[in-house]
Amino acid sequence: MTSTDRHTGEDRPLAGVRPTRQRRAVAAALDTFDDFRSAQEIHDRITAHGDSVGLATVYRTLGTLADAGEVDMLRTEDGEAIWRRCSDAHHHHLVCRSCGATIEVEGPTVEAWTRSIAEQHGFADISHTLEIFGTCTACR
Amino acid sequence: MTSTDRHTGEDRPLAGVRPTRQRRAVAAALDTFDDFRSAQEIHDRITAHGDSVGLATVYRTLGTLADAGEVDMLRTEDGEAIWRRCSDAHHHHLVCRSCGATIEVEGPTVEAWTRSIAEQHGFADISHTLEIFGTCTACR
DNA sequence: GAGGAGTTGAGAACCGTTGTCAACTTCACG
DNA sequence: CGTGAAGTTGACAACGGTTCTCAACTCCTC
Ligand SMILES: [Zn+2]
Ligand SMILES: [Zn+2]
Ligand SMILES: [Zn+2]
Ligand SMILES: [Zn+2]
Repeated sequence: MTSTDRHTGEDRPLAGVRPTRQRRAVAAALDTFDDFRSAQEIHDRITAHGDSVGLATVYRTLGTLADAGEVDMLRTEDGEAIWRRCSDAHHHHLVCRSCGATIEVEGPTVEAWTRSIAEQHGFADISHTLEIFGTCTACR
Repeated sequence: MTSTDRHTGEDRPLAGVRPTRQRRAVAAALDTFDDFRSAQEIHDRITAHGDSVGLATVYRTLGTLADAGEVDMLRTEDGEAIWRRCSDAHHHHLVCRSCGATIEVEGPTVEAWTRSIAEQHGFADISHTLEIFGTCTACR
């Protein structure tokens, strides 16, 4: 109610669904992070900002955005889903284990290698996951 | 009780812990799979074989074996842990989405690429995850 | 055999996630 | 502007994989 417009800035397409107050709040919260966060953390930030959105709606919206390719979702070692607004192109992540800082990386080499390995074994409809974890300079 | 010895075949080290009946049963069940399976599935196989082991013990044993590097654990898209007895050397997996058939793959190329990307960004203590999913010839 | 350390299992607890469904929005259309 | 149908929401319950608890049990050493 209070500051609806400020949330989105531009009118982001919001994955082609109705741009409701709740969905804008989720999108806005995502913009305030530059690393991967859990649904709970995103929900917390929305609340801290003074908005009220149900946790279930946060999950629903994140799912929609992920399906639309507007956010990336990956799993922590213990299986929890974490999300991050990402660039459109196919890429992977270099993630700091300590502070969560995330760098998008891409590598034609790996993509080619992956494809060739799969072909060699007669696999079709290939997809792959690749994440690199480490400790960033700031956390050393 | 019934067929304790038959389970292990050779005397596998069992990650340096006491080779109890339960732990042998888990190890034996793992040997009967050549693809990644959930703790529940492994527990089911133990039961089907006529042994009785608590589910919590299956989890505990899998955790121990994973720590010792005797099994690999990875997460399905929906966050469930799945396990598989794997070779010692560092490797990755080519997994059939449909039947679960798994092939271990390794690639010096990727390892080098990963290392160089991390170095470029000043990250230390690097680790990485890389899995390839597709449809195998049999499932086409 | 006694004793202490390690292990087990039934069930409860945990916790991230999804389902339920009545109330509420949104939006195309008249 | 209505108005109605379709889409969306949120409180809360339910779910399912995983871990915890703790008394009973097993193993090993002396
Ligand atoms: Zn990304
Ligand atoms: Zn890639
Ligand atoms: Zn297959
Ligand atoms: Zn590797």
